Amino acid sequence: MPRMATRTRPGSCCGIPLEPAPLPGPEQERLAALFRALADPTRLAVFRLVAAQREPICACDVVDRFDVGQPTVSHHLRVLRDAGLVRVSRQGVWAFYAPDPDGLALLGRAGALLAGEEVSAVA
Amino acid sequence: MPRMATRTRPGSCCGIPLEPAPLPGPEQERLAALFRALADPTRLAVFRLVAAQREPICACDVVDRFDVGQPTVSHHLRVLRDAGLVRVSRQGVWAFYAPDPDGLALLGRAGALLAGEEVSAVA
DNA sequence: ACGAGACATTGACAACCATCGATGCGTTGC
DNA sequence: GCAACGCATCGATGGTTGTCAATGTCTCGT
Repeated sequence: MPRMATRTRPGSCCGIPLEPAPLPGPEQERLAALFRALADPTRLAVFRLVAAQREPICACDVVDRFDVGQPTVSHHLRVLRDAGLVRVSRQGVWAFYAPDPDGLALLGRAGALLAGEEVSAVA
Repeated sequence: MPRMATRTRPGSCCGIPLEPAPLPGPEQERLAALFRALADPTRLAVFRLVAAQREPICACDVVDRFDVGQPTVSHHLRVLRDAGLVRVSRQGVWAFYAPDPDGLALLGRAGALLAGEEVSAVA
């Protein structure tokens, strides 16, 4: 069986840890996926380039601005797309990428979500 | 030599991509490291637990609340510490972790940093 | 229809990483 | 001092991932 802490706990009147706000359902994994998508420096730069545009940017213009190959950029764009951070629209042979409003909103709330949110004390 | 796009570009009057706000120096890697620290679901949960406390939380209390082993929790706490998200203070045998205000501030700004920031057009 | 170009997909490979068991290092109580 | 405990570190391992070269698919101009 699991052992409990046997040593007398450090002095503190209310040493009972608080519970973080329980993230509804798969929200936790969703958030982690969002962060994972931005965890790579190259991909973060790609996203920043896409997010900086006033209108959708052509994939070829993204490829031109990075040292990695075209398949790699395509892969990064796909990861960003799966994470809900960018959206793609086709025009003929070209693929145009734009930031996804939902992803941006979630990203904006992420800071507040993680900053300070305690709910209830727990045994 | 590198080939240029030869096909006539899609119709757009101002099809010149904008540049994202150039992140000062190693800021880009710093941000990526921040996101990488939160990219793992378990570690994200650990951080949320620490961030939810009003006072520093004992490492043993963190270990108690997760299914992974104590070395793994210790590892996660170290990663969060290296990312500047939590701070540690010792009291005897115990280690108390608290959210790092700087990390929280950077995390809060991250959303705005990535949302919409264009600066100048570029050839 | 044919070829060329834009983009996605596949397979392979090296680097990274989350996790565990074992061990080490301080500290505390006896 | 000594044994027990809290926590960190080490070594190993299986899974994940960023990157590339090669190839596939679709579209457009001629």
